[in-house]
Amino acid sequence: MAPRTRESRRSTRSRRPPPRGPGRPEGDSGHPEVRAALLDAGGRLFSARGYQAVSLREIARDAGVTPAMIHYYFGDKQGLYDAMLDEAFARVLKRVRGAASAMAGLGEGLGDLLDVLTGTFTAEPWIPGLMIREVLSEEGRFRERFIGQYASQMAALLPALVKHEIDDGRFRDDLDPRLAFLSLLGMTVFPFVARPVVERVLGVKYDERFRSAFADHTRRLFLEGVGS
Amino acid sequence: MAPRTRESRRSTRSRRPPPRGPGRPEGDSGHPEVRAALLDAGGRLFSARGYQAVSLREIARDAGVTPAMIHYYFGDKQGLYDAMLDEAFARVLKRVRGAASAMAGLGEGLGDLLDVLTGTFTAEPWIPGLMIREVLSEEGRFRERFIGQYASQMAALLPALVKHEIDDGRFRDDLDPRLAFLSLLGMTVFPFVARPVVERVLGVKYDERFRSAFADHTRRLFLEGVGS
DNA sequence: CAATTAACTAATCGTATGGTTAATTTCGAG
DNA sequence: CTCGAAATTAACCATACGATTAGTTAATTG
Repeated sequence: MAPRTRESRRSTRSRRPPPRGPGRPEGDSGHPEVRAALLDAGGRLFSARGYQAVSLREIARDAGVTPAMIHYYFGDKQGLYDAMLDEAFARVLKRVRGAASAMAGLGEGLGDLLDVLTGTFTAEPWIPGLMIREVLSEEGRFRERFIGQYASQMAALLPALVKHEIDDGRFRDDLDPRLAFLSLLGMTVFPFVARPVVERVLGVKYDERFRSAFADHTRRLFLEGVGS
Repeated sequence: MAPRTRESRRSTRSRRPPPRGPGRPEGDSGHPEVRAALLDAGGRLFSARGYQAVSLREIARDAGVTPAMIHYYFGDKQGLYDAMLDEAFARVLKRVRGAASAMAGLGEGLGDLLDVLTGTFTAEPWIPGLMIREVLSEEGRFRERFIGQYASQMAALLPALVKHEIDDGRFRDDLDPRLAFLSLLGMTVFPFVARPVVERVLGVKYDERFRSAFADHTRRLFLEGVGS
């Protein structure tokens, strides 16, 4: 993206080489573009290499601006990071919540939920890694916030759904709802986290055909595994 | 060589009454202990926070020595990191290979394999995170080496075992062996990666009772999920 | 028991990092 | 037209990092 058509054609006077000088740039719609470019660059770099491994200079260079712009728009590195995470999680949650709330029983709605999850992970492949790195890992910067904001509800809701199925006799009654929930999450998320290796070692391409087959496979494996 | 004459308890950290001066310390048992302490500290810190986020000073302080010792024993940061990874992977593989080679069929030997895996992850909780971070993730420093050294064999062996069970009619014949392998790996590893969050959100304690119950749960879930 | 080597600390060096400020240019409202 | 606010760069600062060296003490060796 970001084909700065407007900016690349400098007006007739004193054509400047690419290295710009100080001052507000020409063009009336410059404002939100730099901010967005920083968020995008930050998202890609942070998720690929981790918070500390990426320098402000690198992000700025990638976004085509000066490190001082990060200070201008986000205060500091952590501010950029937080803003980036907020944006990313909001995108994911928007998709997931729809399928989750429309799910009456786990047996019925599981297929839809898996379609949404695998679809999200296929469309934005860097998200699973970001989650693992920043939420689950020991020092994840987003951990506390994630637990307080989302995980608590999710962890209360899904095992309860499993328990409901058990009580109704559709799942085995010796099943531990929390373990079942963990297993489902693991078998769903892990293959996307392991994607870079799996693609090379198993020769699997993560296209739409795979996604669909995988979602179906996971649904069946889980439902038959827990069935009474 | 036997670098750990005395079972490597991580007590190296707690012994430091006097701020020592320069010079070789007394007692003949000093040699391999510092090296081991550095490897241990590096393992814990690197796996919790990532390569770049941990400073040599921090590792040295944790191990109770001076940063120069890292240079002395390992040359540089990358040298310590490589040595630590080698040691960690060797430990895991040593345990896993035994159970894997003694496994005739997947139905029979799966219980043992799961016991070994979950046992390893319980005994050294930082290993799963390290694997995820350094092997699976995009920037993983260990990725290429891991693929060439272990993953290729593993990825050829285990799906073949699944296929064998299918051919013998013990597993469903519409099962994709590679997907089954991925699912099994995911449901086994993920709960240990997510441990910090799971402990808080689900209130699960990762003790021996949990480990045993989880291994059993996983075995059943998988075997019934793939059963014909 | 001297000479050498092993194991260690203290001090330091150059560099890159996160963060800040002052200057500079343009926009937009009055 | 003017002037304040917005948006940007260049230059800078203090700090922490990885790495190295010089020096110190204990153990080993011949």
